[in-house]
Order: sequence, then structure tokens, then C-alpha cells
Amino acid sequence: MYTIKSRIWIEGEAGVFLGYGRVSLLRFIHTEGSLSKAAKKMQISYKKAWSLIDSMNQNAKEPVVITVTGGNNGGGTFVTPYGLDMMNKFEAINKKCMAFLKDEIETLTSTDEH
Amino acid sequence: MYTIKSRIWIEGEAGVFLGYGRVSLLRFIHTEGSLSKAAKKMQISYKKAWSLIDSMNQNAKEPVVITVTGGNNGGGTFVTPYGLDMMNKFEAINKKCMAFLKDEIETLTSTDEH
DNA sequence: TTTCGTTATATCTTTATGGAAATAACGGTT
DNA sequence: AACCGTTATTTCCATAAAGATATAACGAAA
Repeated sequence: MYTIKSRIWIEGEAGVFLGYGRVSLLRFIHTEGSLSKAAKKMQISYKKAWSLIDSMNQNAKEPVVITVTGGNNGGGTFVTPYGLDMMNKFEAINKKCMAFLKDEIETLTSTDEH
Repeated sequence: MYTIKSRIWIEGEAGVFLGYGRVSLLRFIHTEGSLSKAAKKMQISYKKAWSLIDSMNQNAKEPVVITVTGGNNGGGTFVTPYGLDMMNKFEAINKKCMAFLKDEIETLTSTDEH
């Protein structure tokens, strides 16, 4: 049995802006309010999480997160309304794309049952 | 301006069966009749080309290529009718997927012109 | 001013990936 | 048997990617 997989991502001028991993990270940031906690939940290193955020900032038209360093709880990272909007739109497109491909795989297997 | 990119691939039991690179390689094999010549045309190493073919063979229900080693011209590699069928179907799906996503990207940018 | 938890950054090590090159196997042709 | 061009496979090396660790910066709160 064959299964079809897909990945979609969005690029800006300087490279990848949004992809599956980045959106997952944004979701964890949104629920945790912290980049380090989000990294732990995602089981990736803080460095990797930070570099993902950094690449997003370099490609976004406006910030997808705001970071607060220092402060009463040490600071935190928070998703902006723009970031939330991009997350939702990306996931909507991704969902539609997967549904689309789920139908298409039938054309591969339908004439292929030997 | 954002652009949307996509990759689709098909997996079997033991890993990736067909993807964009593999289909390209099959196409070159089909026109060249040789794995080494196809690798040169694709500007990838013979080793990489061979490992791609090897992974396809491990996942295909029936061979996508037949290899002849030795012989009057040293041998060659040839795409089977099954392989040709898979190539064409993959490219058809990929084409439809890209057209689908080209429309979807509009939903990202339409409300995003600041 | 000390503490605290976070962001920010550098450095070093480890692992993964891929290319280069060398060599064997193969089998029809000569 | 010797030749030839291809497939098949191994070994070695270079580069890239990822992880681990350490440390500085920050600023409100106590």
C-alpha cells in the first residue's frame, strides 16, 4: 500500500517564512507564553527554536511574535495578532491540501491492484 | 510578497518510493538508457542516483527499472512500463497540486496588503 | 543590590549528509 | 583471452546540520 505525503511552506525574500514546524512552534509559544517552554514541549533545543523564530522575523512583513526580555517573570515570547492570523491561514491551506491529495491518491491505487 | 512551495511524495513500507527527484531521475534514465549517463545529466553523483533507484526498488510492488550489467555496451538501465505509469501519475498529481495551491495562496495575500 | 527566569549568543562537539575516488563484477564483442 | 562501458560497492574525506554547554543581558520584584 502506498501513502501520499505532502509538505507546504511559504517563502519570503530571505527564505522560509512559514512551514509546518514553524506553525507548531508558534502554537506552543501561544499556549506557553515562553520560547524556552515551547522548545521543551516540542522537544527541540532552545537554539533551534530561536533560529526558527529568527528566520520568521526576517521574512515576515510585520512581527509574528514579540519578545520581552527581563521583567517580573524573566520575560517571555508572545504571538501577535498578525502571527495568529498567519498560523490559522496556513493550517487552513494545509488541511485543504491534504484533503485534496487524499482524493488524488485514489488515482494511483485504483488501477494498481495486481 | 510571499510565495507558496510544495513537495509531495509517495511512501511504501520501507520508506520513500516516489518523489520529485526520483521521477526526474527516471525521466533521464528513460531518455538515456543508462544510470551513469542519467546521473551526469542530472548533475548528481552516480552513488546518489544509484541509492535513489535502490530505495525505489525496495518500495515498489514491481520493478520500476531493469538493469543489465555487462553486455555489448556494458549494460544499461531501463524504465519498465510500470515505472512509466507511476511517473506519469505522479507528475499528474503534482501538477494538479501546484495549480490547487496557486489558487490558495490568494487567500493569504488578499487580506494582507498593508 | 540581590534574586530569578527568561531571552540572546558564542563555542565546542557530535552527527548526518554527500561527494570523490577506487575497485570489482559483468558479459557481449573482438 | 583481452577489451570495453556500464552497473555495483566500498572507503575515505569534506562540509553541513544539529546538539550540548556555558554565559551574558535584561529588568521587575523583593
